[in-house]
Amino acid sequence: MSDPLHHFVEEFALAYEMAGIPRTAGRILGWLMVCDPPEQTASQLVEALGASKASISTMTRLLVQMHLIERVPKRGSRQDHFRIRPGTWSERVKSGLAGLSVYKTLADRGLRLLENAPPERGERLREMRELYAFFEEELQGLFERYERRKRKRKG
Amino acid sequence: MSDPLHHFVEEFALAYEMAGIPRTAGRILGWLMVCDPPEQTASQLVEALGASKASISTMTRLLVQMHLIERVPKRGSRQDHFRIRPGTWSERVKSGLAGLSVYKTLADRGLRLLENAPPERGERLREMRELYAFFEEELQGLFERYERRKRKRKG
DNA sequence: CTTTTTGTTCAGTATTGACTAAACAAACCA
DNA sequence: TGGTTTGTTTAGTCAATACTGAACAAAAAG
Repeated sequence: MSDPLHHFVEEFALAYEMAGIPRTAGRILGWLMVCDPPEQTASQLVEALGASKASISTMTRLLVQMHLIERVPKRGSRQDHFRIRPGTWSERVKSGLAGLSVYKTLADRGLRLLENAPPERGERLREMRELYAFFEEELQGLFERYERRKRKRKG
Repeated sequence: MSDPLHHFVEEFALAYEMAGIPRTAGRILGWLMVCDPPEQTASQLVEALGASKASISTMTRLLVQMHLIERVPKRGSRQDHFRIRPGTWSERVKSGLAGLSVYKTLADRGLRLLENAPPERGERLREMRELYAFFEEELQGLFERYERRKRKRKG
């Protein structure tokens, strides 16, 4: 496919593959970002992306579970329709950043193990903990600011 | 190994495996965060983690390339010594967040393809673009604030 | 120069996971 | 009821990769 749109979809998929999302799932995402109309049936995806029915079925389910896309009911048609979930990217960034707290917890757990060791031994973990704590807190505020700005633009 | 420290190392490795870092590499990281002394030879790592020489060699090289650990020269010993690279976690978060700009670029590229299409078709990409642009800008400031705070505490 | 220590590279294994085709199931239409 | 359309599940393939043991290379110590 030398179609520039499909080339874009491929780039899109590649970018999200680095984030641990399977190639085909990434292609679905990319396609749903630019297709017309924005809701697509499973067979349309099969056609547009040249993947197997099975793969589309599996990957759409995965993407729905990840809250990246959603099934949208369509009266008059018994086929499944999919579209990008509104606000998806915002939530994705949000939960991605929220995932930083895992590392804070991790550092905490390590520090508890070193309670009885000489303090300088915990230095490495303390620095790590401090970093993630800072961002956990600040990113909260950053998001609120973003949401507010967005609401202002729309309303 | 029921040693709580090794259990911690295992958790550490597991957490970083989710981020795409091989298990053994994650174990090295975890161990170097809590070990005493903080610099360890390759053979000490082999001993502590129960991995093969080959694996340790490969994974330390990987971690050095990723700037997560560093080789530290040790006079009087011809063995390699490794330690957590000071400021590693800060840089890791930083470059992780900087990676968000990839997605902004991606959205831009898609929008250019839709220049001649009806404007509403670019809506999905515009929202994505706006989001990542916002964070790219704001996170810059956030980091500066963190660095400043850190310097203040130390100095 | 030989031996020992240390680290890297290579070959082979095992595991994981993305993908497809084909069998299956379920819902609609004749 | 039988046939068609649509989606899921299963079985098996293919590729990638993390890991090990063994061969290899390099450097120091004897």
